[in-house]
Formats: sequence, structure tokens, C-alpha cells
Amino acid sequence: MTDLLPQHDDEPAPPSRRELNKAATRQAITDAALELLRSKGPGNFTVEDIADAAGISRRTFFNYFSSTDAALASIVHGFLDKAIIQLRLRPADEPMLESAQAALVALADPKAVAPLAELFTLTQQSPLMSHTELEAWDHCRAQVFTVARERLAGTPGGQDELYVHALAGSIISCGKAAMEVWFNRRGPDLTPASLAELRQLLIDAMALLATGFNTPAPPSATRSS
Amino acid sequence: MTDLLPQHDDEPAPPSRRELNKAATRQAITDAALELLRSKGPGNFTVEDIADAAGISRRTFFNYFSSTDAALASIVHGFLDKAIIQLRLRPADEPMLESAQAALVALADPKAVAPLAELFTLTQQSPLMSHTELEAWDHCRAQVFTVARERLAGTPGGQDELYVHALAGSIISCGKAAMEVWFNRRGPDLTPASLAELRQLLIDAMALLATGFNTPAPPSATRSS
DNA sequence: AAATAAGTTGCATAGAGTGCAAACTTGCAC
DNA sequence: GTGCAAGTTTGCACTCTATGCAACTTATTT
Repeated sequence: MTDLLPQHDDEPAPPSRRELNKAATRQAITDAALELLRSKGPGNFTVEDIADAAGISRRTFFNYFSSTDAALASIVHGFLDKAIIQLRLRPADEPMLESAQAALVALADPKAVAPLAELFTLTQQSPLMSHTELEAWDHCRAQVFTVARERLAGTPGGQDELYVHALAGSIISCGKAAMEVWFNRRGPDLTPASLAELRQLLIDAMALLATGFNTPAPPSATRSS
Repeated sequence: MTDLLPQHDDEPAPPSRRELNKAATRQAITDAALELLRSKGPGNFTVEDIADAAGISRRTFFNYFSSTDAALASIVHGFLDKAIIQLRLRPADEPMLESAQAALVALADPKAVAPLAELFTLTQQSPLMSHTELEAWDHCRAQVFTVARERLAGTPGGQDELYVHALAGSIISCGKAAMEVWFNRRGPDLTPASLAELRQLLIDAMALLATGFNTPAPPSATRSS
């Protein structure tokens, strides 16, 4: 069994059995949902299908997610939550746009992007997904807003709600734009070259924001494929 | 019946009986939905309630909208569609940000804003609405994207997908931000002073975008209430 | 005034989503 | 370990959404 030493609990990580079970169930659900998406295509399977595949009851599914969409969107949520964590790790006195750029670039690794890329690829041609995916991005926007407000609280004019709202929204929009362009260009390609392009797109997108979209050809050199 | 003169069809406006009926039904549905929202609150009425109030069958409701949310979101759609029309009226060689600003400011009149303001007020405290409303904004974003792409097609670097996507998304985000701040400050207030503030917020939001969010205190003077 | 196209309605049915109570698991104290 | 309290799962019942289909009504054309 587990070790019997008197734990000092230095770390804030006491994953009890219950929590582990819940996490496992949650994971089983999203895995099952993704697998059904692969095999049957978007919109061609039900909550019951997912529950069966995950080895739980229909009712339990709804204890975790409110719809099939929500189960799949948890992939997007997972990705964006990581982005927020990265953002919070940046020094508080760094300019927001630089922090955002750094946080996004840090996320451009295969491990984090792969599930998202597959999800995008599988749901590209059907608008059946959009609902909950948009919500995931908006949820992330709200969190960027919170971070930005905390940071700017002390600075002159930092109380300006419009500034903070507009900034958070634009950051998200530009991040989304970079992702979208990348998916359109590369599909599910996760090679180092492709990921380097994603990083460059994210950098360019933030640069566009920082330069006020001044010139149709952005100053920082873009790839020339 | 209609006039019997040999129509030359100079104008693109032959509103037939059928079209009028459809428009009327559509309007009756959204009116009924809004009235139920007022009286019962968000989430406390069904499609059947709306259909009864609008004097149509439940089934017919679904011929027009796919959900109660969608019926209400048609108000948002209506508003944003007007914005796109305004945007298309701007000269094609005007900078996008200026066009967007002008289009949005043109929309800040009581007639256009009133339904939106009421909808926002009624759904503020409940996230029950978000789904379809987010979709409406995203639909508008896609249209801004189209306009921007058409305009920039000839300009140097205008082929840059990233630029166009990021620009369209940011414009929408900033418009949304201005609206949100305004609703938060003023609620359903439609007085000239309040609308003037909305206009100023929209102008400021676009200015933030144009100046790359350079200074936490935007250069153009904001209201000082 | 037919003939035809377009729109509405009721019926049937599959599936989403939720409240409830009974059963089962896990954590904790003795 | 025994036992109890709190947390989870599950089945059941029920309401509501959403769509296909066929019969019916209304507008348009000739």
C-alpha cells in the first residue's frame, strides 16, 4: 500500500482516494467522448454512448458534464487553463502583452497542443461544436481580465474598466486568430517546424496588437512559406 | 392585389405577402419571447409558452428558431447586422479601425440600442443566455473578417490571414468591451447623456486598439463623471 | 379556377437534462 | 475492525428540446 510514514504535508497536494476517483472518471469520460468523435463524427453519438464507453451510468455523466459538447470542450478548457497558469507565473510588472505572448508561446508544445489540434481537426467542418468552445474562450477571457485588473490596479489609469476589458478581449481574439490560422495552414501537423510556426504566429499576433495594426504588413518578419 | 403595371424591377424590393407574413411571425415570436423574459425571468418559460403567446404552434416555432435562446438572441443579431450594414457603407479606402468606429457610433441611437439594452438588463445576473449571444458576436466577427479581407485584398501584405483575423477579432472584442462597460455603468439608461457616453466609449475602445494599448491612460479624453 | 409552390400544424419519437431516493464508497474516530 | 457520516453512483420518473413526416391550409402563377 502507500507508505506509512507520518506525512509532513509540506506540499499542498493530498490527493485523496475520492479525488483520484473523480479525476479518473472525468478523464474516462472525455477519453470516451473523443474516441466516439473520432469513430462516429460530430453529432452522431449520444450521452448514453459516452456513458457506456466510459463504463458509467448516463446519470453519472451528467454529474460531471451538462452535455456532450461540454465533455469535449473540457479539452479546450484544459488547454486554456494551462495558459492562464503560465500567465500568472509571469512577473507582475511585465507589460501585459509581453506576458500574454510568453504564456502562449510556452503552451506551444506538442503535449499541450495535440489534443486541441485533434479536436479542431475533427470538428472543423461542422459548426456543431461552436457553442461550448466559444464559452471556453470566453471563460479564459474573463480570467485574463482578472489578471490584468490585478496588475493594473496600482498603475495610473489602471482603474479604467474599458482599458482592461478591451485589452483582455483583444488578447484572446489575437490568440484565437493565431490558432485558427495555424490550424488552417497545418491541420493536425505537430512537427517541430509546424510548432515553430505556431509560436511565430502567436508572437506576430501579439505584435500586431502592440503596434495598433499600424501597417498591413506587420513590422516583425513573418514566415515566408 | 398588387399593381398590374409591367414592373421593371428597378428596385430590389418586392415584398410579397409570404415574406411579410414570415417577417410578422418572426417578429411576433421575438416579441413574445421578450415579454415572457420580462414577466417570468430567464429560464422560466418554455418553447410552448412562447408559441402560445405568439399565436402559433410549437412546431412552427422551430421552423423559425432552434431554441428559446436563439429567439432572444435574434435581438442581438438584429443589432449587429445593422452594424455590419453601416460598416459596408463606409468608403473602402478608409482605414478599418476608422470605419469600425464610425459604424459603431452610428448604431448608438435609442432605436437600435433599446432592445439590446433591455435584453442585457434582463439576462445580466444569469449565465443562461451566454450560449447564443456569444454566437451572435462571433457571427458578426466573421462578417467583419469578410469585409476586412475584401478591403485589404489589394493592399500590400493584405493577404496576411493572421492580420485580418486578428484585426476582425479585436474590433469585435473592443466593441463588446465598450458595450459591457456601458451596461455596467448605466444599466438600461437611454438618456442622451448616457448615449453620448456610449459613443465616447466606442470611440475610446477603437482608439485603444489603434494605439496598441500603449498607455494605461488612453490619449483621447474619457468621460469624467 | 386549377395547379403548384410555400408554410403551418399535429403526431410520433429520440434524446437532453434534472430531482429524488435508495444503494454503495470512502474517510475518520473510536 | 466496527461503525457512522459524508460523498458518489445509479435507476427511475418526468419535463422539455428538437426533428422527421404527412396532412392540411394559404399564397402565387398561369
